[in-house]
Amino acid sequence: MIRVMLAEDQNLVRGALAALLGLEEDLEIVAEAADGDEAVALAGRVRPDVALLDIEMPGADGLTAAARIRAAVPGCHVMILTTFGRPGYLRRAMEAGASAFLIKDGPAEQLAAAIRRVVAGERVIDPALAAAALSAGPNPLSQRERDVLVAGSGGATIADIATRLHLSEGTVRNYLSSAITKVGVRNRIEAAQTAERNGWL
Amino acid sequence: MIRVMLAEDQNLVRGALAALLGLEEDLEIVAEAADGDEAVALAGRVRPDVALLDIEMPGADGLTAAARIRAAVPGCHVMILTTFGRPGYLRRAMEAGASAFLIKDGPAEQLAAAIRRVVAGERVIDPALAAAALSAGPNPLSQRERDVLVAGSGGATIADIATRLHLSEGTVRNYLSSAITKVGVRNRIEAAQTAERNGWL
DNA sequence: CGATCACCCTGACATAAGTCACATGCCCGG
DNA sequence: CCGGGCATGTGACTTATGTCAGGGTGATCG
Repeated sequence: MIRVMLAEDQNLVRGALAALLGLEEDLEIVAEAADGDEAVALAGRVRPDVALLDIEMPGADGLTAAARIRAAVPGCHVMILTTFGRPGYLRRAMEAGASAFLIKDGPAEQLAAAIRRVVAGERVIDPALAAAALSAGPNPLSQRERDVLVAGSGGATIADIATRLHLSEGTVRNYLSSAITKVGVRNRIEAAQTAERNGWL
Repeated sequence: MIRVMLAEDQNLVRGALAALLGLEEDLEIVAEAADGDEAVALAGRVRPDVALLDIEMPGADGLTAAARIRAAVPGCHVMILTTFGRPGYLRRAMEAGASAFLIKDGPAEQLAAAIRRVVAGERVIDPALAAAALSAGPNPLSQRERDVLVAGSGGATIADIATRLHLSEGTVRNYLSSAITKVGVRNRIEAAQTAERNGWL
């Protein structure tokens, strides 16, 4: 019997996934979490064979939770299940020690199969996604460039960003400018969006 | 036996929902669609008792599909199932003749119950959401104001928007300015985001 | 019929955003 | 221990945005 933990913030989707996996004879849902912190805590207590983590969750996101669970529960295989097949996400998932990276667009029939393969020691990654991650190259942005992009993504003005980050306005402008240049777009809005899309933030 | 059609673009979620509903004795999944257009076509052929539609789908979105299905299959109850409980979405769903508006955050156990209530002729809406939709008031933006906001949401410059909409740059600036004023924010980025959040686009 | 409103445009203006050149200091790898 | 990259800053500059004050049209409605 494979003992599975489920972490997904949308109740209905989580329940539906539990129903889907419950149909399999050799799988057992032993815990369900609604956010990253709860997932880490539960994994420590329940020690499941597999932790299936969504990325987009309140609190600690799935990637952070993955790293923590790997550190705290060595025998637990971590699988990432996400809506967005962003190259940067895949990269970070691998760095966090994940055994699988699945997107919610994928075929429902193969989820259980993926879990079994992971338990058998395999790694499960969509080949197309792996290629995209490799061809996209690593994150070109420096820490500070990422900071100003996220701080400004909500429509904040340069002055706002400078205040929030305790920087001078000129510095913020310079970071934004270099980020825009690196990403190869025309303004910070496009920069924030493409960076987001690639999982660079 | 209640005959249910499922429309949801994420394969895995759709399969999981099917598994969840398949556990109920009195429910039967008679069709599954991956986008709005397919949902309309299938509903016309299969004539289900209930159509469970996601909003965020490629092609025709769930709200558009809801209106079309209501027109083409009068006996079919349409239920909206969405990630985002945006007031404008709820309003549009009601105008499209939907019988229920559920968010994916909600409790999984109540989905089947909601379907039964809808078939019995009830309307199922989250009370908190209904209150929010009423207090938020109707969409304050004019058609053109919405147009410029969506055209500019990808980081496009004023000139880009003007070209795409066959308008003069000054006109675009004016629409953006009035949209910003109406929404009560400081720039078009915030305007686009809050409008999006409220389901005004 | 006249008021009102969405729609479209122009021109002028103030401010915000983005670019460039050039500093300083820190730390890390060759 | 020196070069290069990153973090941080300044000042000057160009361009993009947002605001204001107008002036036209056509449709709708009391």
